[in-house]
Amino acid sequence: MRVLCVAEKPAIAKAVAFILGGGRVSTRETKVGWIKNYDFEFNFPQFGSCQVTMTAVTGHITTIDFPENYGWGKCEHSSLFDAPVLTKYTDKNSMNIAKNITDEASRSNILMIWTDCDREGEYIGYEIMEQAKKKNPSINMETTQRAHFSHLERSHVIRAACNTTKLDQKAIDAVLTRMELDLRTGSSFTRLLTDLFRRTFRYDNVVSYGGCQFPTLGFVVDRYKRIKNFVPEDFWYLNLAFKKKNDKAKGTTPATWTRGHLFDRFAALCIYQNCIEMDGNEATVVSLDTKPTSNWAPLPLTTVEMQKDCARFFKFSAKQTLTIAEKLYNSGFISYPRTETDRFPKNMDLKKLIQLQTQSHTWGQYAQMLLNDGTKFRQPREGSHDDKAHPPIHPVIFTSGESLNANERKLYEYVVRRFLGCCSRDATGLRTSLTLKWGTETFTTSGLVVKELNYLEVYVYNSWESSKSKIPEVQAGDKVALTSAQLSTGKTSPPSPLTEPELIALMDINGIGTDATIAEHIEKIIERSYVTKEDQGRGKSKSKVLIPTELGYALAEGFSQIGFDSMSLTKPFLRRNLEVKLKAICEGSIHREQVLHEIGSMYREAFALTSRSSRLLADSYRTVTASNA
DNA sequence: GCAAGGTC
Repeated sequence: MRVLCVAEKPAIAKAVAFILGGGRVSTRETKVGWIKNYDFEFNFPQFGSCQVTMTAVTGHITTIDFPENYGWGKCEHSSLFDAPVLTKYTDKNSMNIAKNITDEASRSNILMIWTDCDREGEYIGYEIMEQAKKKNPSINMETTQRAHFSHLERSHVIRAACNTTKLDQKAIDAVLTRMELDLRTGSSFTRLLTDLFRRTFRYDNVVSYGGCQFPTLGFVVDRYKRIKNFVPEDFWYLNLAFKKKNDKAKGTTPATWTRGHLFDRFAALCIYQNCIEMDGNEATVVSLDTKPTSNWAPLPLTTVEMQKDCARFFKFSAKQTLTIAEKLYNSGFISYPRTETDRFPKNMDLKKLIQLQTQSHTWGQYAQMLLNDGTKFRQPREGSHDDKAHPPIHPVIFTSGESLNANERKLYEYVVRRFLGCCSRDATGLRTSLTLKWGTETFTTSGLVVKELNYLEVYVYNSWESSKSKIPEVQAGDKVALTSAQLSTGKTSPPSPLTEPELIALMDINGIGTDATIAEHIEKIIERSYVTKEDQGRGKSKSKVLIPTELGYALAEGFSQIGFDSMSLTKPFLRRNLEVKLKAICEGSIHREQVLHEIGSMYREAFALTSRSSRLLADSYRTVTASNA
């Protein structure tokens, strides 16, 4: 028997081939430089001893598009909702990748799919099957084998090879649905908007709509509007500072009002005067509690967390972070950088990975200490996300970094420190909370004493320090002397403009884009001139913030004026709804035709309304540009 | 000249 195995990316093909082949693997070149065919023998319990060829694709081989006669300018925009769609190769390389599969499959008895175990992976498996069956009539949905694996630990991979199933038609249907809806809605609205802005304003660039682009823009505009419409309000609050009675030592301890602040000056004044009359410059200790507290070690690293952290710590853009991480992955230094999983597989050998890091001059000692002192290592906390395709991001081999540039070194070091931090115990401390009563009011203050740094010794990006002001040694019932008791005033301040890590978090929570695409959507709305990145603050607190342009603002405002009922194109609701429906397709509770019909007709209506109300969009742009002129 | 999703 001859078996053809196909993975989603070359690195997986290579790793799986060497595991299954037990090291006895011969390598053949293909027409596409980065893809190799690996030949070896393996004894599958299902098929007996087999000649195996393992190869790979690089993601999707094909994409969908409209036929020639539905090109831009050749048809009514609205006809794209019913136009036929055809499948085509994504590019020249994918044609050769497809040919490699067709050729290899023609000489094989069995096709075995080793793509990632997620929705897109299932669909890529289907694409591979479509190429494989071209010259091998025995290959079809029934005969194609599907291996399930989520990481490259040896026994896990062998188990996957021995326990194959069929491809999951439901997951394939879900992806088909997503692709078709994205194509129809994206193309129709993009052509409508672009033509409108060209006609009306001689605006020469593309004005695109995308189910992910618009909600992303919406988040930026939302924040901008909250700032623009912000009206500061005055507030009043009481604050105290106190010391132990007869305490000769210098220094006092501040305490804050449990009511926070009041917006009514008169009420605050009454309370203040009342307290002075009742208790003067003396307050009573209600309680004093000291409890152990801890500062948790980080969770195993996901793509989104890495992007948020690198924006905060190193001021990298999300795109930049992913690009650098890919480079480190392709050089073999870190594991696959696109993952949603924040829990390590149970049987993964973490100590082996820590061992590799003991060579470092900077964190090597810490790594060694984790291994030597049995009380210091701990199995990492488990987050609640598992994409079933990739483990959390972790260092794979040690490098002292001389082959890396400055940014690559920073990211590698971060991945290592994060990993070592994950495998470390939480930091511990003692939190003392003191409650005071002054007149009718209560005030609190708390202090922290850090006991053990643990993970913080290696995860230097977080800080957790003992409080500067000490809590005096008093007991419940004691009277303390107030060194000041003031009625103070302040103003509420506007929210600050959206930063990239905040935007990433919003997209992540609302299901806009994926670990692999969030950064691209942000780049895209910048490229389209819907938003710009601007510097804010200076020195250490310097950061980049996202501000809508006139165009971006006008689009969001215009669309909200059109007033679709129950849905707005610039809100995340629609995309989230689509995700819910796709999941339902995967679970078999709804059919793909029904989702296409339901969501398709929603968009069709929204399109018709937008088409009729396109004057509102134009007016919105005119208003914004005029008011800023 | 259009989308979003994979990956190099």
